Amino acid sequence: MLNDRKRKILQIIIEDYIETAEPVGSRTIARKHNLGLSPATIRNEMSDLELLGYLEQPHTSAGRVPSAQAYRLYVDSMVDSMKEEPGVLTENDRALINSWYKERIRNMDDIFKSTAKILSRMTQNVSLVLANKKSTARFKYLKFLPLSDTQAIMCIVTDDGAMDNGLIDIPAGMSSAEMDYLSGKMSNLLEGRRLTEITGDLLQEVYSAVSEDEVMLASLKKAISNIVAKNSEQKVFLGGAKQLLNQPEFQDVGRVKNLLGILEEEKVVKDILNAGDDSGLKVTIGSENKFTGIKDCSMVQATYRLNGQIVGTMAVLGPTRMEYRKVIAVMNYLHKYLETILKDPK
Amino acid sequence: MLNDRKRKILQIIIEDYIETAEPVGSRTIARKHNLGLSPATIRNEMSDLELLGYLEQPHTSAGRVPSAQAYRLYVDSMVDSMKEEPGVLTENDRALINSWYKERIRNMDDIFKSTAKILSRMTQNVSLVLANKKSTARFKYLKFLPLSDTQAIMCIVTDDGAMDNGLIDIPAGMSSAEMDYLSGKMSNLLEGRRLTEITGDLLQEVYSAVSEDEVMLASLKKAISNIVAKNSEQKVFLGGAKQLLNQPEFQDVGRVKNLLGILEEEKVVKDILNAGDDSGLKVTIGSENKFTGIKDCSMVQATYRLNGQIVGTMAVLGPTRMEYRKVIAVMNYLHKYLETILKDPK
DNA sequence: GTTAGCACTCTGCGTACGTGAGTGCTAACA
DNA sequence: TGTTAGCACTCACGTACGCAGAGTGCTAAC
Repeated sequence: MLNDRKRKILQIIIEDYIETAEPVGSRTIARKHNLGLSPATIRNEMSDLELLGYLEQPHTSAGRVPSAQAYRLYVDSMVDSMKEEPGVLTENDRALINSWYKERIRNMDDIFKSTAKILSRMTQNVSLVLANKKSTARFKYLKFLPLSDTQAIMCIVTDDGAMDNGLIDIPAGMSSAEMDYLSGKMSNLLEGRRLTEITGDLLQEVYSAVSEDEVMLASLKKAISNIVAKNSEQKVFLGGAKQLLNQPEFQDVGRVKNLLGILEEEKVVKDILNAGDDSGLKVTIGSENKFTGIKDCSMVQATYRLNGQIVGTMAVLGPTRMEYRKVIAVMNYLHKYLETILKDPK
Repeated sequence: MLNDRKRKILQIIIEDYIETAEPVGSRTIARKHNLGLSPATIRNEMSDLELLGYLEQPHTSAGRVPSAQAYRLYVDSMVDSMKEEPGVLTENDRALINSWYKERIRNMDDIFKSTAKILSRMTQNVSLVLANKKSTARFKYLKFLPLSDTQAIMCIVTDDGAMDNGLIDIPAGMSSAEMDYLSGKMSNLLEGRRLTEITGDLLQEVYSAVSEDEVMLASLKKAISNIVAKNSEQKVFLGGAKQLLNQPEFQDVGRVKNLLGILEEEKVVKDILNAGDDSGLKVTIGSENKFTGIKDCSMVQATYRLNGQIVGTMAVLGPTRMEYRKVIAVMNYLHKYLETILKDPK
């Protein structure tokens, strides 16, 4: 549809605009790039490109600015070309990322925190990281650890090697042996179930088979539903709201306020991140976005998985004038890095 | 030092300025408040107040603005008068707070999250909440829960009824009975110790008394130090960065960036919050602040305790032109509320 | 198809100027 | 002696104007 020259000129405009945030004029192009074309010729081409919907003019006698359609074309062809020759991260950048990750990862949360931080630092934009909790884990066994005469800790171990616990009330004076008997029986009956299946009803059934104490049953129910709720919850990590303010499009306080408002609503952020399908990398440009507050932004998003399971999503959110190349490169790199770490979290 | 009339005028200026964010002129005062004084008289008084250091003029022929010294006087006398007649929260406000807290508190973190949210919403400023982890808990016993042939979960129960766990490596084929024996022995030897005391050396000693497996010892050491680290860590919750942008003094993007930068550095925030002594409510005005980035801000801060122990700190950070009365009232209320909740978290 | 030339448009910036709010000072008044 | 009216003065702010610079579209020539 576009001949090579138009393509080339469009690319120059996009990249120049991404760099300077100023409308690009024909003179500038002629001067900066040695195309062997005069400004007038370039002007004609630009006029065509505008007609075709790839460029926009803020006002007569200003340079031109890429439209969402232009970014779309740009990103698509870039993603294509990246399939052969993926990242373009400098050695320096990689080293930086590696060292940031090394900093402190004591637990999962730290990994996600670091990811959010790195993502925003490297791209100069806001980063969002969503961590899915594994709700697919299966019950392995449970155990009671005595605490006092009337209280104990219930531990649930799942087949993925994780455990969780909650406080429960026990009948006064229950012996340690009794507890072990109880937990053993219950474990047998519940083994292999998904955590989410262990609702009040099932638990009641299982429990009734071994005991009749109502108080303990009630507190067991509560503790388990707490654990299930906690484990099926998604967690959001944000990074680099500050970076936004470095972008010229966010010099307007109103716009910042708008975006910050969205980012502070955890629920909205989750919705946004969950909306991405699971097909690897996804770039959403401007009004392609379904969420009202970010229709003037672009988002690059990727899901990461572990053994085929989606474990979470990470995204970079910024002005449509975004350094797509860099963002995508960083994302690709982090993506691989993360999947490696997640496979073997030490 | 100040006669009643000066006091009165100063108070009017402060409150007017807090409300409007505009320098206050003598005419305005005469018009708005029925003092029975002409603008000229008020002018003379204001001139005196400026000489005394309570007022400042952005430029000749502008109204006057309260100095930090003025806020200090204002806040001090307000805090004094509040001792007799504490809160001035409307019924509405209280209901709002209560309902927000009811929303969802499944665990401690939710409580702090809610607190941060409420604090910022009610005061239109940034809120900071610091949660101390109890590092004073004492070891009660530990237990191993088998997981696979070579791994187990180590559970540590402390005397405050909490528990924590970590993954450890065990010698292949270790029986459940052996594990119980081991954990029982170790529990006996460690009982009553503070968690922080259980360093590598002590652990080595205790462990050597019961077994010789080096692999297990190493992974035990690691797991325990992880737990100690996690439990002695302070956690920060922020709220309402967005609110800042509503304040006229933060229409300047540079200033916002500055403050956001500080808030994003978790370590700095912790330092700031930890710097407050533990004497209940504390108001720091402008340059009284020791941290460079917030010298043009004010902070109202309160520590909350449980059984005499400091459990955390909450604070509201905003421009020196802050609604101190409201902020302090909200803080007082939350303070009580929190201590009640913490005493009986259900 | 490409280019030089030219008239035109729009923004941004500096200057000038009037207005309004506020001050300080002085002199008169109670 | 404290209070007030009056007045000249100052400063920020908004509006208007002119000018330079960047960019465009169009036309005519190469």
